[in-house]
Amino acid sequence: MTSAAETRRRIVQASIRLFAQQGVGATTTKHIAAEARIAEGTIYRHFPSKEAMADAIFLEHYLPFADALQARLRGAGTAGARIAGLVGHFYEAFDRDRDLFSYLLLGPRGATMRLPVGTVTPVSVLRGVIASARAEVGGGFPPGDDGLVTAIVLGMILQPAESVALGEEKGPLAERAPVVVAAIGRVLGLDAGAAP
Amino acid sequence: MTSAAETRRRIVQASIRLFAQQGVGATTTKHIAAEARIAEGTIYRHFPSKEAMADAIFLEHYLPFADALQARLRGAGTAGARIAGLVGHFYEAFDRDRDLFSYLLLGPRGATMRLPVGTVTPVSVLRGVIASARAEVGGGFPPGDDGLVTAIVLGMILQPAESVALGEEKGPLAERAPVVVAAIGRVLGLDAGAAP
DNA sequence: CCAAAGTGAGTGAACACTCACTCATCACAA
DNA sequence: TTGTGATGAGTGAGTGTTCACTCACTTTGG
Repeated sequence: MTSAAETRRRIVQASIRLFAQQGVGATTTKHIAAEARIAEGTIYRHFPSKEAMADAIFLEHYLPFADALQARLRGAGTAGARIAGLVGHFYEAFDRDRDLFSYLLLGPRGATMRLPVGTVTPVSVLRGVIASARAEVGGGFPPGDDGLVTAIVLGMILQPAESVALGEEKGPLAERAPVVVAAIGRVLGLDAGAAP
Repeated sequence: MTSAAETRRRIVQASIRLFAQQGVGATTTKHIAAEARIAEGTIYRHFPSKEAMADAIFLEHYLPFADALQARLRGAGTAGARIAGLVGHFYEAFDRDRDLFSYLLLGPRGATMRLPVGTVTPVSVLRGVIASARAEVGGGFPPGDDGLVTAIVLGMILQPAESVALGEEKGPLAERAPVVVAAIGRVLGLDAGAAP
């Protein structure tokens, strides 16, 4: 009934919840063990250390998330469709598992962790979408480098998620996606030629 | 040469830097003492505990920041002017002291700390600006509640700061303010009647 | 039957915090 | 001026606690 893989899954799930809610540093191995209903020593049958576990859990979810995001955007022909697909992917992930989303995208690990250059991440996918939008629309695109515009749009997407995560707004977040997508469209000037 | 007030100032300054860069939990009293060049015990002549110190330092700077922000916006007649003043205030504060800005606005304390209802905070000021913009412009304002729009605009302001703080973008941030202000203007529809 | 998985008391290190002490500065009387 | 006692700031070794991690041992599944 309880296989090794199942035990590992329990540890990962408990860790994600605790890491998301109180941070890796403030989460104790004793607390993880209690939450996962295993002995403290069992953690070390599956991970060499707490920090290594935090890194492994992050990478096991962050990279597949970026890949799935990239795959979803392949069929989108216009910049508007890509933005809508991207926001939808983010917010569906949030609604599916808030703790995982918080740990991957709202916590400090994504910003801090060193990844090989060229690695596909959610942020690098967004950067590509922004660049393609700049190529697609002409003068409607805001001035300045793509890095700044990427940061602005990223903030537009993540801050509402943070707001819901903190309980200031009510979920599900996917319901809010159209408003966010429309706002991003205005920033990028996607509807410049469509207005009367 | 070294008064009690000066010692306290040194402790506060060292703590802000360390709290901003590694978080309160990961910062040790030993490290603070070394950075401030005082003995570890001296910390407790000025603060009852590390957590109380983190709270006190936060409040001593967060509330005055919100008050100064509010004062600055009093002279601004239009929603556009208020947005420009707000972003300018944020970004000048960032350029003046990155660590303090990170601790106050990018760290988890502002989101977590319980303040009396009705307290003026940077976020509550922004919410007021958003509400006044909704009243000023008509149908150009994005649909949905003010809470969501506030979160979107807050993200537009803070994420570029985070990006510079992480070294992904180069400072000073104030130079980027016009692009951010223009983008917020587009989201809120402030220039709806001004376009040709 | 045995290797892998699980256990939990045990361990050294690191932590926030304490306390007995020193020292500099003050007021003020001799 | 000089002696004296009071006061508050600063010190750093010491304290109890908690932490991540280990290990001798037991249990389990193929």
